[in-house]
Amino acid sequence: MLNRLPPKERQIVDLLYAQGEMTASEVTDALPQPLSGSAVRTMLKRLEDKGVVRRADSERGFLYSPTVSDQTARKSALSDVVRVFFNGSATSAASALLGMSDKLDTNELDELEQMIARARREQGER
Amino acid sequence: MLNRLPPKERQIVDLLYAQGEMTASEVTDALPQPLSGSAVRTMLKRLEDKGVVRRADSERGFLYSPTVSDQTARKSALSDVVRVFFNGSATSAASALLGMSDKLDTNELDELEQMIARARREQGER
DNA sequence: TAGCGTGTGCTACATTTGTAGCGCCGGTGC
DNA sequence: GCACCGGCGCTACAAATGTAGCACACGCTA
Repeated sequence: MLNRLPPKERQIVDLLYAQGEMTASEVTDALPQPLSGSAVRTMLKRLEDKGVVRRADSERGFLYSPTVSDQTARKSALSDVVRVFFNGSATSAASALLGMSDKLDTNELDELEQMIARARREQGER
Repeated sequence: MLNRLPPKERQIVDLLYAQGEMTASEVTDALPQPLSGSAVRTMLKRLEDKGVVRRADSERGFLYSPTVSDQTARKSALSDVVRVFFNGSATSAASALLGMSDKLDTNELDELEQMIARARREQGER
């Protein structure tokens, strides 16, 4: 879904996913390459027209947020990467991920081991 | 890098990463939405101009392949997803990945556990 | 009230994408 | 030699994208 968006629009949606919800001017400030406010607003409008983002009225002006839930978007983003770069193997993608990260969180490591253990059990059942 | 490409071009590059190297007509056939051969060739040329893909002469005609190594592209793709959807935490992305995949490979699980063990050691050193 | 600053929408326009068609060239079969 | 491919490059063009500018409304403040 997101992959069908042009680069700049994609970038803006990414921001929205990363930040939750933002006003047009927050988006403008957060953008790496500076872009005029009205340019950003145009993008936002087009994204809204495409149904990718929605906006809600608030005291500080309109707040924009993605229509597709984080959960769903994450899943889709991950499986795209897995398909394209890891020949469909989620596990080897996970392994690459672990290899990349220099700061690892102990709690998360625990959780990971649990998942692996669970996976092994399921494996055994077949 | 890849994120700055328009949707269709991006799609083609994805194919190239997934398949290694392909001729223009292989790309044409592999595309989900049918696209005329010359359309594909135009994309390929634009990608070449942008320096994203290179082409090599072969018996079967030109073979196109990405200029940026798989390794690098993977890393970059993963860290993008991690940044956008997992607030920078590679570990939680890995965990999500494991949660998604229904078929898990025992060998890969072993490898993963090794990585986790290594990560723990490094953790302890600090 | 007049004058600002902010947040918006609308319109316009240059550039980039998406897509096709035409014509060329090096094999192949006759 | 000649007609018939398949693969290729070039040109053209419509649609989409990237970017600005202008004008308007609302809330402040002098």
